[in-house]
Amino acid sequence: MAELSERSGLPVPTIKYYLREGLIPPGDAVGATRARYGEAHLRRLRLVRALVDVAQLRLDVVRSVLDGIDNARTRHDAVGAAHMRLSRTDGEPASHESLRAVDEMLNRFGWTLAPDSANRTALARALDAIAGLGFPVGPDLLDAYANAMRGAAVVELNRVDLAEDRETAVEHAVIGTLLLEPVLLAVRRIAEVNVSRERTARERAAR
Amino acid sequence: MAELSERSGLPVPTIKYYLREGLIPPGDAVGATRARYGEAHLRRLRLVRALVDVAQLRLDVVRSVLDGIDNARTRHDAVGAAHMRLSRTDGEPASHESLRAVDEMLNRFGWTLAPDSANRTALARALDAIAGLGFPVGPDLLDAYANAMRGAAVVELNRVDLAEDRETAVEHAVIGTLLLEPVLLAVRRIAEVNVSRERTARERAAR
DNA sequence: CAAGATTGGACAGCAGAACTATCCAACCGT
DNA sequence: ACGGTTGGATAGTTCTGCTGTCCAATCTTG
Repeated sequence: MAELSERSGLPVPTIKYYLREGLIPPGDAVGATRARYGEAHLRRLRLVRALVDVAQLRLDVVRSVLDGIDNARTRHDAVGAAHMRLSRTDGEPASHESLRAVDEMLNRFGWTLAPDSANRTALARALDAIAGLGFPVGPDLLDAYANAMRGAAVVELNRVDLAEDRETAVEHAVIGTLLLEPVLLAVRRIAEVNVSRERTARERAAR
Repeated sequence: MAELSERSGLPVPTIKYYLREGLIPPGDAVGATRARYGEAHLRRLRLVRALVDVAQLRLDVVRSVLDGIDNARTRHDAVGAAHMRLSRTDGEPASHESLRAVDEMLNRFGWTLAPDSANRTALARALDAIAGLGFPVGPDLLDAYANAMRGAAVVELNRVDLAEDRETAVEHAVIGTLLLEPVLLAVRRIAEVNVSRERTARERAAR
């Protein structure tokens, strides 16, 4: 365990805590006071830290997602499970208007979702919140996002397809889903600043 | 204040707490035990809740962002300030390789950033974390994201340009930056599921 | 084989975040 | 005059995510 702590950079008590919380599987017991941890444990530990630090997930969500990895049969399964586990189901339901706006967007793109999909509700609720501030999101922006994300998804999936064993493939799918989100957001912010600057410059020139 | 609580749906003690924390400005004092709250207060309160609930910001970050709104002279300022205040500057620095990958992407797109930009570091660190899991992000994916986000940013900015007074314009810029993030992520997840399904179907047909 | 370090397991403690509850004196409308 | 707010202060609560301490069983090393 000292080695695990060393290699992961985490203090021993924290690793014990993660074991208790079921975030990492117990080591192979070798006698009553000793267990053996392997490469897989280290990998898991790093994944936990990445999900917490980079994807900003809470520990209970991390556990839930990892359970999903362990039980999923296919990539597709794993991603579906991860999505399901990510969105909080509490709080007020989404408005009919927003749900309709989402469904119409899905239609325009020929996409489908389970009617109880967590993503459908989450999106509708986000739209509600913004509309509640007097700044509604129209179909044009929704379509722009959908177009943009369709393009990105194609490139994303190209790299996942070279899958190895089942567990690695599933893990990669989850990494791709969750850990690329902060990457995308950072790129978005950078793009926003630059497009905004270009536009301001153009306006100034025209004036 | 009872009215403010009523209209915002928040309990009175919570509003008192937000006042204490400086998240909303104090009401116009009318005598020693009474103050008047107006439409602006209600608006602020709703904005705070949206930033907490939808954008998942912590209260200290919300305060920081709101301070930015109040002090910003222009839209551009406000967005810059918001970005700066969003990313945690603690933790390990980004690796040189990742920083270089970011800079090269910026080059390919003709974009520029202050070298100490919070976004630049945040992006590089996210790339480091993913690479640490043995699943590095190549320039192709980075470019795909940048392309996608450039397209989206153009549409986003179209709607902000019809600015009213300074305060509203700045507020809208911050809403656009922060509250549209969950919208984008939800669309991304939906797109991912659908593109993945399409691809699986095509593969199955080819087989 | 004795001495000292390490491990797993149980449990208590702690710091930060976001509320929530209680008091109290000043005050307002009736 | 008086019951019901209000602002202000202060203390308490719940939830997370760790840390710290203790202990007996065991492993290692001399």
